[in-house]
Amino acid sequence: MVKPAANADHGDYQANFAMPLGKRLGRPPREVAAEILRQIRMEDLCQQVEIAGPGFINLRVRDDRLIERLGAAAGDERLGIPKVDNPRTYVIDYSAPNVAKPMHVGHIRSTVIGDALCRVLRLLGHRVVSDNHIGDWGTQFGMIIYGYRRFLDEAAYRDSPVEELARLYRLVRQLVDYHNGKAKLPEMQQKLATQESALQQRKVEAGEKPDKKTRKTLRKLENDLESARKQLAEQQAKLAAVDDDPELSKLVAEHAEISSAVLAETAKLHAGDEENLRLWREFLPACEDEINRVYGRLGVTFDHTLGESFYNDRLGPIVDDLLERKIARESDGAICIFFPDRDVPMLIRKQDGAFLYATTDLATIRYRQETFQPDAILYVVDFRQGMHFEHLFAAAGLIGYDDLELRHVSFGTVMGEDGRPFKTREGDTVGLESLLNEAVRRAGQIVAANDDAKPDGAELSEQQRRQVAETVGIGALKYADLSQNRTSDYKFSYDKMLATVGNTATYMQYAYARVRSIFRRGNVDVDALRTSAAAIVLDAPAERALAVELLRLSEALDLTVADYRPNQLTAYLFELANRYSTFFDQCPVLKAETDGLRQSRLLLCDLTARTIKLGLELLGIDVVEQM
RNA sequence: GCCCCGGUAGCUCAGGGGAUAGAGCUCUGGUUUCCUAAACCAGCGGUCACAGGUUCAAAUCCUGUCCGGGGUACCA
Repeated sequence: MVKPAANADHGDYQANFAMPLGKRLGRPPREVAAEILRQIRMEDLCQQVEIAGPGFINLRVRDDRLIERLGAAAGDERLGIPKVDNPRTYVIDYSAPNVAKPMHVGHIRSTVIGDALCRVLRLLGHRVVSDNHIGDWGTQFGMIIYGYRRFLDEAAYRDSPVEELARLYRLVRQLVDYHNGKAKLPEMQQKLATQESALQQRKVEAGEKPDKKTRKTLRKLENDLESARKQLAEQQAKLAAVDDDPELSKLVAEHAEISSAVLAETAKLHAGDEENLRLWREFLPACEDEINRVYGRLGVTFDHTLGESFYNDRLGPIVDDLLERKIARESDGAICIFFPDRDVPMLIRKQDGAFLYATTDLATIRYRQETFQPDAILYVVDFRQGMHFEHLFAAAGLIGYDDLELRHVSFGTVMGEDGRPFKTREGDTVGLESLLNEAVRRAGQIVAANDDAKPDGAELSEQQRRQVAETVGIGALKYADLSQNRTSDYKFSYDKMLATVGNTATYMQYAYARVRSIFRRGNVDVDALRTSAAAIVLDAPAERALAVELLRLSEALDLTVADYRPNQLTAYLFELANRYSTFFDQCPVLKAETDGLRQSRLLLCDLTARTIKLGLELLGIDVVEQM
């Protein structure tokens, strides 16, 4: 109804509803606007109210009300952010890595976005249950078990179990991929040949002058053919790489049946085989240590980590229950849930009796419903799983979870700077930790360069520099992700995320450090300042602009939560930091003309610092006192 | 084939019925005896893919077309 003015000339806020209202009432919009203003009497809140153009209502907030609100925020831990009237219970499902594999770039978005949403919802007064639905029960453990039995380096395992297990996983994975790839090769070649002849035939049929529709079909066939060729070439290159490696090719030959053997190990585990279960229990803590180390560094925590294995016992019963209630039925030997308005069913038990992730997800909804009684469950998962969630939510509807908001908070793919999915030059996925290390390394260079260039000489010790670099590097990585609309794909670029200018964590952290620097230099007692009830003065345009923005934090948080988009919060923080920079440039603080003005400006500085700190904290990003 | 998402400045992206479409980067110019110049200020840069439609008003909603990405029952 009322939103920030698009243009500063129009005041602080504007309301546009007089125009559609006028249309509906059949009265001139300007007249309606005047009537609205007569009725709601804005004089208490606004110093200037005007009707502009066809019927825009432009509002300028009274300075005394701004000052009053700033004073209240200064004395409040929460900076004046109200709690919601009707708190809800949210279960937020995010991160969810496969624990046997190292975390990679694909886990950043889910982890970082989910964590930020938890923090914001909590601050607003909601009850939030964060749950890391890890993959701890899948084929990857069959691979590790297989590798453990045949390729274990005992000394390495004693020394560093996590690394050794990761090595085993990668090795077995490589062998499995080789055999599967080799097996698929004839099929791929066959398909390619079919496509080629189909294209030729269509070309002949089309004749000299194909119509538009035919041209389109031909182009599509050509594209498909091209990508099939590419896929085949890639596959062949991968196989050749193994063949050319004498050690690997030897292993490949020795383990011809590895694919089925791995599946057998997995099946034994799921069936409760004692030895495999023992190994699984032995491996799991090491795997969890590994991901927890990354979470520790990212500053991400979970209330619960209930992975796939937790739901193992609940899968059979839920399928039986759905069969009994006629929600699911058998089809081609599999158990499916069919939907009236969709042609594709959701499978919940395979022909061979194994369960699928749809099964686990249904069991998970039931468990969460029984345990937490949530009002909403948010799944922070990438957009490619959209159809899975449509199915899952539709199934939940059939089962009867009517008062439960189920929401796929989807996000796009992380791309490399070439615009293709982010990979190393060799085509491997990039480990999350190496990303963190590289971001921190580059941050270290920036921090050192800045510190060296300070007019009065460097201020930071080596240790401080390292800490600052860690905070700046990881903050940059997170912020780059959060500042983009989650639904779009995003290009991963160290240079962009660590830029000292523009909408980055670094810029925000710098703005914060500059404020803190003022307080250090002026020997200001912050606690005394906050309780001093010093009057805030908003005479300079830069002061007033900053003040208005400071009071918009709560608005920004509401926007963030409305569609679960953290970029609403980063946009706010960037605007705030900008206005602060302008203020900092134009309004001397420590050397203000009068003591009263100095106190007033110190309060504005303090509020800015606290707002930036809180805002970044809600995004899971730390600040530093000096940089 | 069908379904979902996208196409906005040279680049990276916001905005998703409301006033003259914004920001950052890049480029050009300016600002420092003064609290962190990692700053600030100003300027250059647009057929919001295309064509229709709805509306007082469309980048935004609807339909169609083109281009790109993703998905499409026994992986997750």
